[in-house]
Amino acid sequence: MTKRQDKYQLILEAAVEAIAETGFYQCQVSKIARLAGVADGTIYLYFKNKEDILIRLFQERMGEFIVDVRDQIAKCQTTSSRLKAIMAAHFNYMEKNRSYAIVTQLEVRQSDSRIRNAIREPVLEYFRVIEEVIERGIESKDIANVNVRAARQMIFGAMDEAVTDWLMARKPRLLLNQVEPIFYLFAGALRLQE
Amino acid sequence: MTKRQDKYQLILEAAVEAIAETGFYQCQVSKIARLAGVADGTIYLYFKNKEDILIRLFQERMGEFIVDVRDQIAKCQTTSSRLKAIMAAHFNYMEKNRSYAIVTQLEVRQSDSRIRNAIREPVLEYFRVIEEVIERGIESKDIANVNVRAARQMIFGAMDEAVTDWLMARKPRLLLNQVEPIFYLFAGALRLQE
Amino acid sequence: MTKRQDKYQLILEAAVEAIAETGFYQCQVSKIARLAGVADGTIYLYFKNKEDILIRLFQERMGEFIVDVRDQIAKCQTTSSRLKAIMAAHFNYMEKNRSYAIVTQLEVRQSDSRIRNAIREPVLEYFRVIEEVIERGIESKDIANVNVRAARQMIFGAMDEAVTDWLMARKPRLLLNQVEPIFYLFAGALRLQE
Amino acid sequence: MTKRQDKYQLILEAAVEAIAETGFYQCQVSKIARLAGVADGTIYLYFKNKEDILIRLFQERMGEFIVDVRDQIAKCQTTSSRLKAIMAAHFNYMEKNRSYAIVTQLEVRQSDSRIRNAIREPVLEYFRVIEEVIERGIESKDIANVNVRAARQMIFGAMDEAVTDWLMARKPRLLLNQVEPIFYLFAGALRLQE
DNA sequence: TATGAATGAGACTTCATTCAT
DNA sequence: TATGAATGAAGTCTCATTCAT
Repeated sequence: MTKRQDKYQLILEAAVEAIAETGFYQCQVSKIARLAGVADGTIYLYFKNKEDILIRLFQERMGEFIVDVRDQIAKCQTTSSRLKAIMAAHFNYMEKNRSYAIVTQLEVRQSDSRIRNAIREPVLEYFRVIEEVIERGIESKDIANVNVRAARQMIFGAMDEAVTDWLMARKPRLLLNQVEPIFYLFAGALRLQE
Repeated sequence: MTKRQDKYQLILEAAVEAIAETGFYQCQVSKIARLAGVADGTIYLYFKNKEDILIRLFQERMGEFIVDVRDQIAKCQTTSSRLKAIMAAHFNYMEKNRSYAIVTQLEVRQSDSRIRNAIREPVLEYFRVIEEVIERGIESKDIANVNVRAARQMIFGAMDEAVTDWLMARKPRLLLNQVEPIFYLFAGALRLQE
Repeated sequence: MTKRQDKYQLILEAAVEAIAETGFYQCQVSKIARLAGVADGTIYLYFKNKEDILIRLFQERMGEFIVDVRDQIAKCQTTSSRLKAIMAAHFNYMEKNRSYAIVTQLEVRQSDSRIRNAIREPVLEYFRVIEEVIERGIESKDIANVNVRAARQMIFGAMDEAVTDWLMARKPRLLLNQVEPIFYLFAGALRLQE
Repeated sequence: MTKRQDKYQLILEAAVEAIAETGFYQCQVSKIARLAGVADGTIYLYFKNKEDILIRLFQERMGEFIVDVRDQIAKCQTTSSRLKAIMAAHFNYMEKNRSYAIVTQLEVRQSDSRIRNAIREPVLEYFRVIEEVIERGIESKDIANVNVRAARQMIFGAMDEAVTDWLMARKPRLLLNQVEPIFYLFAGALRLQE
């Protein structure tokens, strides 16, 4: 049972690396198998097919990330700290899981509708987390009465773009360093009251 | 000569539609050919290979878009109007070229490094356009002394995310309606002085 | 010892069902195992390989069928009753073992030569049983001096075809009802003297 | 157009040989391609998939055989000559198309239901041809009032069995030599009046 | 230039068989 | 004996690309 879990995770980890390196469609199942140290056929004992690997990978990782974000937010008392918590969690997770970050930035937006739909749910939940923080901030008058969707688009979009920039950067750079300058922008955008 | 140009554009237009519909890797060259009303082999008289179609498509469209943005900006006197000009041009172009918008959202983030690198240059140029507006605004004290990269990430990220949201929306919705609420956020973020 | 026999038969019975349902090549060893309620590996404690299952299945069932036919024939005094005994035994066996009937109709004619050759012997023995009855009938002048091989082909062919028809029939139908009309034909064909 | 037909037939002929040699499931598509002297992929320009080859092969050949039988029968004035015409056509066709004969004996009885159903229609039509001759014979009192289905089963079954025997025979033998002895049996079975 | 039939490398996936437990 | 997870060879089919016309 635990052994089964182990091998499942092993394959998932190999998949992140392999897909990050070559992209989902470019990456052969046999490459994932090799990286995981299992036979090609073994993959199919744990996953329905190649697509299923990407979907389950995303759902699993995104799920655990959302749990983490929610945890961090729960510890905060102010809208300002909640926003920073989201940013820190987001950048932290990506920085610690660079390959996963690549997969996220690159492959989530693949157009194959089966994949996109399966992936959509956890992303929408993340959006809801962000929007909840905004709405709560508006209610408590910590922030101005901004358009919630636009604000969420800005917050997620900015973080997402920061991650992409960081991944594409030739010189290694610390993603977490971006928290402060971006937060400064968010604070102004939302007319945040300290 | 013009005829050659015509067919080249014909194929490019077919490619946008085909790729938007199924994604680059899912989309067969023969599908593009069918949509363009030419034989499969004809494609190879105008393009080196399948990858080349995507790259040239992106460079061409992004190039003409940047010319347009620069034009719009040149007509503006204030930082505020310049920002609005970017937003209007961005949303306008996407709204008028929905299929291209899809391709953009999906394929800019190619993990295939050959494609990504070829695509990068025009994107970086667009980034420079945005950053120039920000820098000019800082110099003229229209906006606060913000971190330019962070500001550009926010601006591009927010617009990009707005486009993605719009594409994913089940109910049709007007993208241009997003200009005002998002501009309100940008204004605050940059501490814009009217 | 008996337990070994039990499991051996268990697997054979599962194999008939599984093969009848999907055909030999279509049918996975694991399906037979599941139907038999044993592990995949267990099959290989009793059979050399997948082919071996089919061969042994056929030899076993055909063997017990031939013993039965010979028994029935031994009880008969006339050529006419002997022919009817063959027909009754044949139709009876098939009717009582529908799945085996399917396997027989399908797999006797395997083009895989290893399987075909292994299966051939018991079939040839059945042919000999039929031919003996014919020869004995000719000797005793019960029937005309027909070409023995042709007569056997007709007898076996007609019964075989009746079984196939019965298997393919959409409406369930009683195979044994065919004994009389077919026997009437055989009687004429062989110029049978009561 | 004619060239297309040519390659289609070429592949079909290669398929008969290949399938006859190894059986449908044993036979790789690449073997058919090699025998036809085309690339593997070419097969799929003419056939939907491997199954489709078998189905189309059978329908095509069986169709042309039935046309031939009907032609032969049309030339006959008596039931007796019609029966002989069927036998001659059947044995002749098989003798001239030994590989196809093998495929027929093997694959008509496929348990794969998609194949079986696709193949069924032309076989049923052949049955109808035989039954029509019997019915006409009964009407004209050329033959006794036999059970039509049983008679058809006997006729087809006997011929079918003769073909199988001939295919399995170690020593080459002339199939057409069987016409007379088998016809003698049919004549008796049906109480045929000259 | 234009065509589109043909190519064939290579991908995903299946499944008979093995072997450590 | 029995298990069933793991193996990996092998098969079907796809599709970017070519080339004779």
